[in-house]
Amino acid sequence: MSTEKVIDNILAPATVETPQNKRAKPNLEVIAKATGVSKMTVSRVLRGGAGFSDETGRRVMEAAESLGYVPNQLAAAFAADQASTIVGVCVPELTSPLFGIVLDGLHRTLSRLGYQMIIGCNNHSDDDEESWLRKVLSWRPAGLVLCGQTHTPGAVELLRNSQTPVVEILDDITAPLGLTVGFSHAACGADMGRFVLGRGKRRAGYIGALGGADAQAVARFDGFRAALSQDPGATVEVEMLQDVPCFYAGFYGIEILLTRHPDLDVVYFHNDEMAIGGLAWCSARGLRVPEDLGIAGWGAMEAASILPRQLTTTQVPAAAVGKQAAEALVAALRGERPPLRVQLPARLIPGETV
Amino acid sequence: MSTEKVIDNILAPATVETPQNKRAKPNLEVIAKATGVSKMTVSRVLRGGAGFSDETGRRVMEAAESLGYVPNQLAAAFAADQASTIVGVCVPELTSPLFGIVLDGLHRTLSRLGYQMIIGCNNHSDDDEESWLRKVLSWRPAGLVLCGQTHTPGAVELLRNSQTPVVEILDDITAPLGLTVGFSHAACGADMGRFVLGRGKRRAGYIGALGGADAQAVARFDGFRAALSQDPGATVEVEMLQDVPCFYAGFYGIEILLTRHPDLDVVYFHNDEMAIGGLAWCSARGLRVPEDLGIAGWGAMEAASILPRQLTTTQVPAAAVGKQAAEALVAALRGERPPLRVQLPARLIPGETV
DNA sequence: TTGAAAGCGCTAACAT
DNA sequence: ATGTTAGCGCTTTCAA
Repeated sequence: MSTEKVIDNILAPATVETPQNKRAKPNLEVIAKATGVSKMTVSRVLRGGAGFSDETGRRVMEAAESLGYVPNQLAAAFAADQASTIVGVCVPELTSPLFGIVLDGLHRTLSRLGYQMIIGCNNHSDDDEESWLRKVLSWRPAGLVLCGQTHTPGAVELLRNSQTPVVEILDDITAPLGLTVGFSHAACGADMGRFVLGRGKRRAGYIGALGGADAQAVARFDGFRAALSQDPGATVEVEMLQDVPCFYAGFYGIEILLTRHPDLDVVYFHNDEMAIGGLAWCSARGLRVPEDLGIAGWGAMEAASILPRQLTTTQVPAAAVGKQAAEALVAALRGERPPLRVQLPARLIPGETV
Repeated sequence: MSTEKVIDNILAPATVETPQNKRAKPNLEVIAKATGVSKMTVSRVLRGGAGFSDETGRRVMEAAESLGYVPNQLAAAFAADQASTIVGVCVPELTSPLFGIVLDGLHRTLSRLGYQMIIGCNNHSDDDEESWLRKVLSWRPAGLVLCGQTHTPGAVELLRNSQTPVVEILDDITAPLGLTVGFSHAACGADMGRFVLGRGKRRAGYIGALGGADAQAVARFDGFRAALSQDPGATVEVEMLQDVPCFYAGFYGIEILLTRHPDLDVVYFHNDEMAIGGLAWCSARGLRVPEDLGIAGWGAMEAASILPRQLTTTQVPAAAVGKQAAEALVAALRGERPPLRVQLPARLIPGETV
């Protein structure tokens, strides 16, 4: 293909009506004429239903193939006035490995079952979720997957009016809009709180990110603090960073926190990335982990398990959440009755850093 | 909202026609009747065009708002027979941080400009890409973003027939289908090859993953090997793993390779995850890095820069690729003439491990 | 500034 | 097993 042709391909308005163009986008009628049957029969054949002879089926398929027919889902979904095969998925972050794993789990299952995924990212903002919702609902999706449990009133109303099935994932949803598949962040935090107490640590710190806008992370912290408050002598100091929860945030966050509170004996981090940053800082400063300072993360990044010193963290069932959310949604779409609420276990990994 | 109501919401077929249902999905006609104008005027107002009085505009907007109108893009895109505002994006992996960053870059720009993203994942398989393409083209997307430069003949034909603008990203595309935004993997490998030679390493190893199905990774290896072959005394031993390119693959891959070739003095890995796995193995075995063995990665994960010993690697412009690909695509859709080919720099990070 | 008519490509419902 | 009719909600085109 020459470069000129390529340029034309790119920039040619799709509305130009040339004869080749016509030939390039055959529709049911073209196939029908070519085969000598009606549009309806062609439709039946192409959708793989019944109601036609083998001979007809064969000839229609051949014609469709040779004409390079590509079905128009816009027209199909519109005409059927039924939900399309689009599933909308909105995650709070696209760059976090955790959500990548969830998306992968969703995608594997949904694509296998014939659905396409429209994705959105709301950067932990409920308002952004609502505007994304407004856009995606105009495509009349078959279903939706949302992260977390907080939504704007406007979003809830949109959802209710649209009657679109929803799965809320990755949290312990208390007031579900529909189906839920997740786990309890409060329990993750509480488990870690009890664990550090069990290790004899009572002067705890917590380093969060996103300025506390991540509701799930806040729930972990609340669980952690609640667990520590069971011990009258335990304290928790907090540092909430206005930053993304990355390695570097952990690295400088721990410096800030320890400058303010030099006597801490354990620090619980927003996630593993930040905890690993904290570990790196300790290593740079010659602090012994866990003797001088304990370090705990959350999320069980693969890296965390293979570092020289295995990180104390919580392993979350991200892939399973994606898979089961997709399965539950599709079951609902098919009129089956999936479990309304699936809670998966998050497992504390003792590791060697607390 | 009671639980029973929720269940009904989920499982009620969307086709049930109750009066409330009607009220719940108002269309242009309903708004027109409520406002005392024609559908056409409503359409003009809602699309924010011109051709109506301020008074009419105000009343239509109010009615749409109060009725909870959600436009039907299926009908709009179909009727206009113009490309929709959907952009299809296919990546080889969803769980890799690299592609998460690219998706984020694409998403930020595309959503800001009014487009929605349908994503797909082909697991490095051109055949999977083709079947995804078949699905997504049936939604008549405005444009497509594909990774890499190899496609099946069927995919190329689909693309050509559909006339859909395409951006190929993350590679140095030699026979572009349309626009390209990327960088040269061969150059990444060659730069690293020259760098290790410069450090006096001449007995090199390479550890790849996916059984060599990742064309970009293969290009890096080829570039690396070609650079080393400039030195008559240099050798390269290879281990291609049938596994995903993760920390653990690096950890056991280096053991396999060094068992076969104990005298290597540097190992270049498929990516940073694997290189960090290799570093962990060296640390576990007491090998000094880089004195006993050099370790080099690719991709510049954030983790790599903050490890106790900064990894020798290549920093790739993932976010910039996503952003510029989206911008170029949208420019083409608007009839502008974006640069056909954008090559971004990938920068070698010397680090401390070679 | 506004409206009426036609039709996008497909499918549901009802024929035969 | 196959065809006919009607219409999904919107936009384009043309008219007023």
